[in-house]
Amino acid sequence: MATDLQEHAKELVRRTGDRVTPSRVQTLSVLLAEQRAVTHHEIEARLQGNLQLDRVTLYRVLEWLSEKGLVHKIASDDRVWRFRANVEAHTHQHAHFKCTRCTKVTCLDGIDTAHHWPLPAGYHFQGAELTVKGLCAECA
Amino acid sequence: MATDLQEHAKELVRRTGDRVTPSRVQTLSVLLAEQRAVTHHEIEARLQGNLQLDRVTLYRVLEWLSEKGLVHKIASDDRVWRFRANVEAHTHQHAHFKCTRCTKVTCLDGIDTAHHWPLPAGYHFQGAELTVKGLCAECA
DNA sequence: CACTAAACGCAACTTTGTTGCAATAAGATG
DNA sequence: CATCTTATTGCAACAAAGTTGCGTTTAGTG
Repeated sequence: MATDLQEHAKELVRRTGDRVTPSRVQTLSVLLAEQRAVTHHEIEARLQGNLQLDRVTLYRVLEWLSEKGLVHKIASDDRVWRFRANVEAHTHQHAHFKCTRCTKVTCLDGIDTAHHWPLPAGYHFQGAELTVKGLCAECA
Repeated sequence: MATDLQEHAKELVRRTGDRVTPSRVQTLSVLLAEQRAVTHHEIEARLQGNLQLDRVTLYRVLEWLSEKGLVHKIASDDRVWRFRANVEAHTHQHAHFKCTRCTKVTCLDGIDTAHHWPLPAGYHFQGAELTVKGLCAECA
């Protein structure tokens, strides 16, 4: 139920100790409802009707959600940030799949990017961004 | 010698069958001289003195070099494209390392991204972009 | 040397995201 | 529940990266 998600989102926002605002709750709610990484635009579209919030506010809310660890910010090759709600036991250390036809981004939980890649001597590992590209099941 | 590089660049451009213009030769020349992936701005800076070319032209030249396979276009998390000359036996199928301090990007030839990652059923692999992040030898 | 299509340069535009600041409202306090 | 404080929001303006349209220049051909 949509109400369930909103309650869940509200609770998560409350736990941060910061203010519980409609923008934050609704945005997180939208992200929790998705099973994939969505763009700023997609989020905006899904918010229509629930509440009208400024472009800038959405950017700031997403930044805040990211800082608080409630959401995961993903870089892509089209210069567009994508966001995904951090479901429990779903850390940053995983790869993503981007369909070259429908451009949808999903998580590849089977691949662990925390694995220590072979680096040249003297290099220090911090993390990795892996995006596998191809066609998803619907577009193949 | 710089002249050697320019001759090499000229030859590579000629082989494509398209026009051999100063913009193309000089730009490729700059990229051949680098051992790493450089941004549009870095290329512009290195061209100063040799020839003054328009921002747009540089974008178009880079796009062309990329189409012709002479150069490799790399996405990063700062929404800036980076380019690297395709040295022989240096295919697209490898990973990159980005230093989180000096932001320089180098190639990790030890990692082969052509490897077929475990994808969900029905998914079709086309390629992968892997960027490992951390500190390089100089910054560590 | 003349010709023609491919490249180029300029100006204007688009997309994605950021900054400054005044107005608003969440939540604490009395 | 009225008031107060300050975090959050909305608006406007800005910034960086990249693209598009179009008239001008030039590489390569005859």
